[in-house]
Amino acid sequence: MSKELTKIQKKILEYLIDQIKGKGIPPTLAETANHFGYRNRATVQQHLKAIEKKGYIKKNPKLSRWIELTLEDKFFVPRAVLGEVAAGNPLTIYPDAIDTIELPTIARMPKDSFLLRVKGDSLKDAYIFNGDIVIVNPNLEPKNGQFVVAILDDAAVVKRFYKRRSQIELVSENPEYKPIIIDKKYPSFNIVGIVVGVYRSMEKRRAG
Amino acid sequence: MSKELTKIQKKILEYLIDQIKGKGIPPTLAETANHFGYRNRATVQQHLKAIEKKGYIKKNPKLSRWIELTLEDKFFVPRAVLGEVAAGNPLTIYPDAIDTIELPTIARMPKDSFLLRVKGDSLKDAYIFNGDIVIVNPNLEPKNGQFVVAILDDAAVVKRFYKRRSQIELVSENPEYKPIIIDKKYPSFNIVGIVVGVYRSMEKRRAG
DNA sequence: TATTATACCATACAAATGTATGGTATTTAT
DNA sequence: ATAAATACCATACATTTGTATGGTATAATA
Repeated sequence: MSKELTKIQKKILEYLIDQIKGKGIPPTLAETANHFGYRNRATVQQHLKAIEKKGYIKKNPKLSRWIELTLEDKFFVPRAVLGEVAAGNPLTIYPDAIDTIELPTIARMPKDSFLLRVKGDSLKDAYIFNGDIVIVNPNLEPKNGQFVVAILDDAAVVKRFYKRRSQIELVSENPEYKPIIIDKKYPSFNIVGIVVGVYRSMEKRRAG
Repeated sequence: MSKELTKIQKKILEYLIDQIKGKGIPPTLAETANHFGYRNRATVQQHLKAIEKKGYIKKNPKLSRWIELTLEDKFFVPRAVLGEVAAGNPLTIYPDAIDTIELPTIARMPKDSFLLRVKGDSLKDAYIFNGDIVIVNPNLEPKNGQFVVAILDDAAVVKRFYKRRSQIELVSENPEYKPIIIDKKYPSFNIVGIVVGVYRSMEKRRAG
């Protein structure tokens, strides 16, 4: 039997992976059917059966939401990288994904959070290096001392956030860069989100 | 109304958090009842109702496994750190947890994987620093070039894994340390697991 | 041509799941 | 002392969910 998945089966498997790895919870037949516009759960059911037969998933019978992925190699899930950020030399954020990285299954993305790749060594004093992926959560209020991604004049920076009495300071880790004081000069100033973590894949060696 | 949870409610909420954050999937009423030895789902149901009334969770009605945590501050979940590892200066692995760190919700642990804290700067050439948490997956076969945690004479090391024709080499990132050649001299040699990722919390600043 | 796999639909059914309601006993306020 | 909250139990019921079965249509294959 061919182990190849058909186009639709592949789409469904991708949806499963996306839900399980991204949301952390496998979808029900009804949810999957709804997502693909099927009027009937049985359609999904049969696709899952086919996918299971080809060895890509395993289902615990009779239990809801218990699809398991059996892809030993699939410990990494493709995720869109939305842009690049740096401190010191701000770069523009791109509207669409600039790249896709393989995020490991350990890294579950909180709702609405996204990934940015760090470019350059200007954050090296914060132990963040060229190529590292920062996970940005836009749903959290920044607290003093936390790293934030902020927009200044259509460019993105990663800096530490400090709210003072009358102003906001964005402090660079590298003492060569002086703190940015946010006042009326920056009408377009915007906090994109806070950096909740740094992930570095151990797969490939990066250039020092 | 008091927002305080009772002992049992607290235990149930802890179970919910543990399941949602650790396993990635909220339990059903039946599962929860079974876990606490209740003969009846209604008992759990009423506890959840009380917990929801106090504002700690939110439930999407009629849907299975849809308990949501509403604790804005609870974006970090305690996780046991099983030991400390270093390259160059091997340290013993402790049988029990030596510490607990606050792992963010973005980091979902794969089944059976565990955390080790890196001690010392001997891995700094691999951009892993003192205090970083490495996530170790014991269920993967090491491939050449990957970082592995290995046991040598009851001590743990983190090194790159290379399988040669007749032997296994454990290579240090720091050229000062020569590769360890695994042969009959190491009867207790054992690969604990491979390092699937490095996580560094951005909450606190570490000493350089 | 005949056969098989694919991709949908509809219907039916058992088990799982969430929910509602009522009951008992104990503890904790008022 | 009375009322309210807590902590369980049991039963009943509507949906949800997974599963089984049969049907139609199309494309790929032998």
